[in-house]
Amino acid sequence: MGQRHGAMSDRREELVEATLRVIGRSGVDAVTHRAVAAEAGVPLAATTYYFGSKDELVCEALALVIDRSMELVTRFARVDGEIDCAQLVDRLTEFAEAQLDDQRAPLIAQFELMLEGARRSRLRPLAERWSAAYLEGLTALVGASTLPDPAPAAQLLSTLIEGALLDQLSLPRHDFVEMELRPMLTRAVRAMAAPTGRAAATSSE
Amino acid sequence: MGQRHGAMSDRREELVEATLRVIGRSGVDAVTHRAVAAEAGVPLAATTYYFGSKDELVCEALALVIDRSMELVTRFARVDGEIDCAQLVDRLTEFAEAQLDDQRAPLIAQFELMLEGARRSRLRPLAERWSAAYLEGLTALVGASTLPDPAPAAQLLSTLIEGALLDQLSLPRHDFVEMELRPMLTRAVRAMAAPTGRAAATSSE
DNA sequence: CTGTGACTGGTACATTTGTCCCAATCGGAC
DNA sequence: GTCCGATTGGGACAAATGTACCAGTCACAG
Repeated sequence: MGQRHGAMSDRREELVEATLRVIGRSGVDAVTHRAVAAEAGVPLAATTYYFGSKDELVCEALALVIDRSMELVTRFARVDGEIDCAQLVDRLTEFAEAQLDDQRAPLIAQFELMLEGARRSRLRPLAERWSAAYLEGLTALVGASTLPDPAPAAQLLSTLIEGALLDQLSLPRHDFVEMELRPMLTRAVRAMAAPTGRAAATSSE
Repeated sequence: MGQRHGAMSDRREELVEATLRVIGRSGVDAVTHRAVAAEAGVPLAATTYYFGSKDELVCEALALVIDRSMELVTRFARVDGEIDCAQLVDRLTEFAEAQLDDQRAPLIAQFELMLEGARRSRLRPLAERWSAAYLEGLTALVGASTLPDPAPAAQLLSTLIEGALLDQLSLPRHDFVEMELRPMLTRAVRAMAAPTGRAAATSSE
């Protein structure tokens, strides 16, 4: 027997991958049954055979993207012992770099997902899960460093990396990592490492 | 005579505004001649009369958005004399808050523009102009403060605000401004106000 | 007045889209 | 071998879409 298209199928996977490629190249609105089928090299009907609707296909593709992203976060959040600030900067830089290298498709898909999450309730849980995992991973990483107050520091660094990735995606620069990303992370980490005196503490906390 | 749809026309403007509303509510791919015409309350043909193509309409709407955004930046970058760190934080918070309040449409449109700029050469110059103005405005604002090294600080703060706005757009929280944004900006500014590695700073200039 | 040109509004049409249908094929159970 | 369900591949169809067309209106110049 076959496998009632429940989980694994070469064609199913291939279609999801093709969808991701289309999203990366031309955006979510360029995702059509025909475009995906052509990209995957399968007949048109395969898209409706394996997926009940276009929505299902897009959702599954985005789910795959965030799965991979979460896996990446987990991988970079794993450290041996304690690390110093320089090592933290290295780690963060590598982490951001890895997201850029992969090809831009997954990253573009992530941001498109965030924007879609702003309105489509169907994708909202996905966006939430990803955001939480992202922050959690970074918190763990920062927690392994010598920085005080890992939680707010992780949130700041997470937001910073997010913004930087979006910038680089939008207006790519060849020397972005070494000339912008690393200095910015260095600055942020080093500044936060300095004991700024608890007298003028923020109102929160 | 009329005005050869060159610059001003009630209907033209109304169509652009309607396009913005559609983008904010349902995304750029939801922009169709019919949707825009219905939103504006004008017959379908008006869209093709005033705009050569759908692309032209979308581009003009995005251009309007970034024009307003640049105006906002300029407004917030204008300060009287020198300001201290607390005032800088206030100013930055207000700036970010203003972008969120406006309705979400312009902000969504901005981010969609950035993603589109990642591939469509037609919109690239627009994205570049906006990015440059954004950074320039923040640099001026930071320059009016007591922070050392205004340029890199402005870049960091710009990236941080961008990421924070995207976060809040994607996963809105009711107490975002006071519970997340302000503490994060406070932290970033205070940390950067500290001397990079030397002894206690004379934070006046 | 008459005309002329911008503007309006309704509609038509070809293309693209999502989705559905059906005949052919393949691989294993009997 | 036969049979049966999963899969394939090609086409068909209605709806939505971008765009073009055209008859009518209105303001103003002559």
